[in-house]
Amino acid sequence: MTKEERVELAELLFPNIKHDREYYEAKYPERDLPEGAMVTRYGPSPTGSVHLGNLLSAFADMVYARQSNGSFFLRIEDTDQKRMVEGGIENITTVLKDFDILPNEGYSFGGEYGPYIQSERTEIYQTYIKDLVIQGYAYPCFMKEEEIEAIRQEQELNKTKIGIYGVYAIDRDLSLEEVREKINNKEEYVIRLKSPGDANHEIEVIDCIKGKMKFPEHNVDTVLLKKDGTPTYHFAHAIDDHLMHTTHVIRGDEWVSSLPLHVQLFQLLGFKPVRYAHIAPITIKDQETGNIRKISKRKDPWFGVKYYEENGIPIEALHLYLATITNTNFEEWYLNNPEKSISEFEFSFDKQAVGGTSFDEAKLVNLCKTYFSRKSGKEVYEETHFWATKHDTEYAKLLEENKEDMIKFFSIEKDGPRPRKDISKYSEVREEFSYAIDSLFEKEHYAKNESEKEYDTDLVLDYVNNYLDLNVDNETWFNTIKEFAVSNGYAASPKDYKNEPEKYKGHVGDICEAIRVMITGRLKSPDLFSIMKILGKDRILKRIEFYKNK
RNA sequence: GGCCAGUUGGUGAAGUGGCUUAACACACUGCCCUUUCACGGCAGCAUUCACGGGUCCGAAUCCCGUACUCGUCACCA
Repeated sequence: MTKEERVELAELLFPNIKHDREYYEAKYPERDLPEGAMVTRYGPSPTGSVHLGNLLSAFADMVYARQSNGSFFLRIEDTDQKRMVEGGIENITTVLKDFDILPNEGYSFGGEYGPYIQSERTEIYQTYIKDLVIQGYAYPCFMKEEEIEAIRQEQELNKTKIGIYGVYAIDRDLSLEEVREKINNKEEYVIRLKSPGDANHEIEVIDCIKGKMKFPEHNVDTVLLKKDGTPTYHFAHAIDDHLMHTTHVIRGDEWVSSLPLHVQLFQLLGFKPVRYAHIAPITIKDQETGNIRKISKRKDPWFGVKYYEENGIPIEALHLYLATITNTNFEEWYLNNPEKSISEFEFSFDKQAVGGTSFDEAKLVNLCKTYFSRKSGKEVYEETHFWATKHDTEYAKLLEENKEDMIKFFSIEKDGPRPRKDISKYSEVREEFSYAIDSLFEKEHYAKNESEKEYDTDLVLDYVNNYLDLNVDNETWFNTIKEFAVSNGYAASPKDYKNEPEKYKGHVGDICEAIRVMITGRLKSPDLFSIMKILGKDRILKRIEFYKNK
């Protein structure tokens, strides 16, 4: 086809496209950003719920843009109307907000480079593809599904490369007249790339994370515009990231195999190439098979984003975990800089794992425990209450009714440099502090007394009634209980008892254990005297009576 | 099957030719501290980096082959 014929063909194909490329190039000028600023984007398709992997890539987009004073935008990739899910778009924005991974630009966040939703950009895509047709790099293809399937089977049989290319691209050289006739006959068509590539040539792509990679040149006539006039991912990626001036495309590494196509597309369209950073997927070692596999929503509950919300995993702790898998040196840095925030760490693609990143639940839990241990009693109260208002309204109410006490309980052993680490989720607080609220203690916890042993209630009653003074300091208290222990035939310290076990009935720790079990229903608890102080004598006695009569 | 990448203790991993008789963290075990648990401290936990060859004075690190695993080969993203 001559250039004139191609212009005619383009007009036949896209009679309604009035603008040309220059119009859009002018409309979306180069961004005015400082040297080295990264422009990143998160491009989810609203086809289902968000998962950990999505969060990870959005997190990376955010930190790289933020630390370089660039821009991080949200673009909704909804070109596949068939797979659209009701409420999918809204879900994406709420999740980003809930998890505090906020774009500073994009769909529902504003910005100068919109629309940030692909279904509203059809005219733009068609403008560029019209130009490609004129240049001879794209053509209409009328092949039927069955024809393509037959070719694929033949290729499989012959063990040749699969796809529409070379001799298989039968509509490549249709004449203008043939196209006109097919269109008049209402035959449906797609627009394919007329790939100029040669698979015997090698191209080199440098990925920010994976480094230098070599591929055979792309030579397949990939579909660019679908039958319904919407673009495929590949074409939309090229147009959008060019027009929105993305500098770094950070995405899952399921995309590396289409890199040769994307590189070729940018070349053919005359766009300045973008940099790519392909993130390894989050994987897990399957317990049954022992194989590494991609995490799945069905088998791995923590893969779905709901899990974090429902179980009450603090957002900040999750950010910490995302940061540790984003950069391998983050964990150690944070350990050495516990008072610093994530935004002070400098992320770098060099420190990003090339292979699959395995999910380590124990590590997440530990991060959460550390997070809670650093929060004050008041903060623990407020955050837990906030979580409970959404997921456990009964408990939320109880917290409110016992606010003063609860803050005191949450504050036990928080002053020193070695805070306790016994909570990892908001959902655990109710059970962990079940002894703190009378009604809960009586109803839920007392029934499942942890200890098998029977304790001497008379001894404990004698102690509480005649010796316990709640107005002294911890050291004085401990001295009196030691005295009490000795006068009742118990050793004053476990050491004494260890040395001469035959001399004693037990040691002071045994008495503490008896008290602990009676007033908290469990064998372990934070500092016993602190708990007793908050409860007060009346409640202590009431609980001992409970224990006695159970 | 083609193409691409990966494979280091129980787990997550550091490591880019000599500083590695393999960091750090989590888990586990023992001891210490201690009224319990936790916290904290100390110690132990891969003589070896999937396997086989090669290059080199020297290899977890470079090259080749094998095995296994991930991803991809759609008018899905």
